[in-house]
Amino acid sequence: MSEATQKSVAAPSNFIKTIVERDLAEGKHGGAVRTRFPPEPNGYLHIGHAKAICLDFGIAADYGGVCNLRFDDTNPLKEEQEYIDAIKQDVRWLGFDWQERELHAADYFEQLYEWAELLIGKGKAYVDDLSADEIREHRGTLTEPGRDSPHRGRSVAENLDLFRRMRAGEFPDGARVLRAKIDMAAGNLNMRDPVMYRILHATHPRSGDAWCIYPTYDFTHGQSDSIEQITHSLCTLEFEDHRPLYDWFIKELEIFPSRQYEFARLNLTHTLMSKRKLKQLVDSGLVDGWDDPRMPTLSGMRRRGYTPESIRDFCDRIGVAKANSTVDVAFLEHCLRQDLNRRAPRRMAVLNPLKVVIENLPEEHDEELDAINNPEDPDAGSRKVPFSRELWIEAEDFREEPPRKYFRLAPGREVRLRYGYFITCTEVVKDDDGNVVELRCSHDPETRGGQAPDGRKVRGTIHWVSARHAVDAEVRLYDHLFTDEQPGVGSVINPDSVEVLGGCKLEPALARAAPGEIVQFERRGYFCRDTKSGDRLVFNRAVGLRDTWARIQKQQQQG
RNA sequence: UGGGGCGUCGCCAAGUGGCCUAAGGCACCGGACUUUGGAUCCGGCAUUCGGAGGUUCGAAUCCUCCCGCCCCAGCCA
Repeated sequence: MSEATQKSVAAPSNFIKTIVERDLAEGKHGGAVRTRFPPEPNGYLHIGHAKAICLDFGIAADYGGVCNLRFDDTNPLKEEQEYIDAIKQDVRWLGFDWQERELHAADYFEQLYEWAELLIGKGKAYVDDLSADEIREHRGTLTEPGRDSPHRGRSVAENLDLFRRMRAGEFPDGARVLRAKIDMAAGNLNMRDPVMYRILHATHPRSGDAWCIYPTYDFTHGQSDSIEQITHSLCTLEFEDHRPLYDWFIKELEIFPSRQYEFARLNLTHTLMSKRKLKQLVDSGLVDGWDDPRMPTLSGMRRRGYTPESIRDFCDRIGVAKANSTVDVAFLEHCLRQDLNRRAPRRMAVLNPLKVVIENLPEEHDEELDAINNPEDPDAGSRKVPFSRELWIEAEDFREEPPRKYFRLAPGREVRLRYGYFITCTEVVKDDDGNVVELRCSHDPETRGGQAPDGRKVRGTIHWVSARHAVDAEVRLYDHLFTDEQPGVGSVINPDSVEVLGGCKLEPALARAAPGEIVQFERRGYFCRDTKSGDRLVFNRAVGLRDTWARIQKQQQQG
């Protein structure tokens, strides 16, 4: 953690920090700062959650406090153990430690139940027999007040009896609910006698069959915060309307006064960020599971090649505010490149191979050239790369008729092979259809390593792989899952969101890359050995390198 | 004629009455350097803070009105 904090650009101030600092200055809670990250285990965590995680754990760390991991597991219909396990793995991977404090709202069910009886005893809660539809009708609308339920006036004794029988399992699902008695005319709909408990004869991933009534979010979250003595309960903007209710329960119950503060959730261009919609993508088979490298889930990003450091840095740098906003996904990619540029070993890989034969070299020629592993990191050292008479180069690094400003190979042109020799294209071999299938070249033996003794310069340096030594691999090039900048209901998946290339030629060292290992393919981008392809050599592109040539081409086309 | 929020450069976002003729980052545009057209470096990029009034010696920051956008009518969270 401290390691990551040092690497990050200093995080800017934000209104949450201002509040915490003010509270600290006032000596509130004896200077304690306790936060919590409260996921519902009904899906996988995504980059939006990462923002919340970094904030929750970050605030605690910054002010000498602690942050709990608390599962907000009050709805057995949607929650699963698989999600609990995945969430823990993802938070840990991101680099945060909740120590022994893995907590579950479900563990508070007994306490919550007692508090419900307490409110009934105070005449502040009642059992309602209305159906869900009837309750909705009685709730009124945004502009009209609601109407009291006919059961609102039940006696404390009757409410207690009914509520106990609800718990005892005497009634079927949906038959009755427990409601808070607040104000059916409140402008804030959340205060119009919100439901506290519903009957659900369902097995809960944690409490099993111990309960057939389950508390709602509103009757759980604030009290859970209070039980854990959370000082600053941070959540997203849509819960702002719930704060009066959050405060109401705490006040009526006379328990630890946790306070809730709301910030804007993260939105990213070209990205869908609702767990519900992501689940639809998974369930419909449109993507290859929650960890499809195109998914904004932490598991998907991990498989794609994102590092926890880059995600944390991103979260620190986007800031925290109350204004709805959409961050350019290019910024996320920038954070990844910045991190990987510093640490990813460089390797050579030819994705679209074109054969090159160096005619002034004998058939059996075999030598090893020194290649630097990472010019940004002297400690990374160097490696040997085999060189021989027949090579693979990138097809796009040759143009029979080079356009202006094209510095790569063309008939009669000389370029440098990275860490190798200068070569000049002497002949272009084509098939019957006129396609270029091979290049005949000559090399200058004096330029071994890439320097010409006579001081002559070449503009282009291209990567290559010795044909005889190359290892074959599949490479998957990923792009945004959605072409729409703001994907919505009608958006279809980007047909080019993944391009699978077979027969790619890699330098031999890459055969030993471990699953999950991230390297830079020189001039192409950062690639991660796939973790779900077994022994097959498959690399996923995490992000490409900045491509100035592509920009020049674009300008030339436009201008 | 419901309630709750938000509006500072194309995108994030500091800023809480004078040091603001408004930080920083992304993107973009130059240019230097370069054995990755990568990286790095240098330079450019809001006389203006949704709008209009007002208070003040002085306002992005205070007041008033207006405009725009977001959230809320689950026994989801």
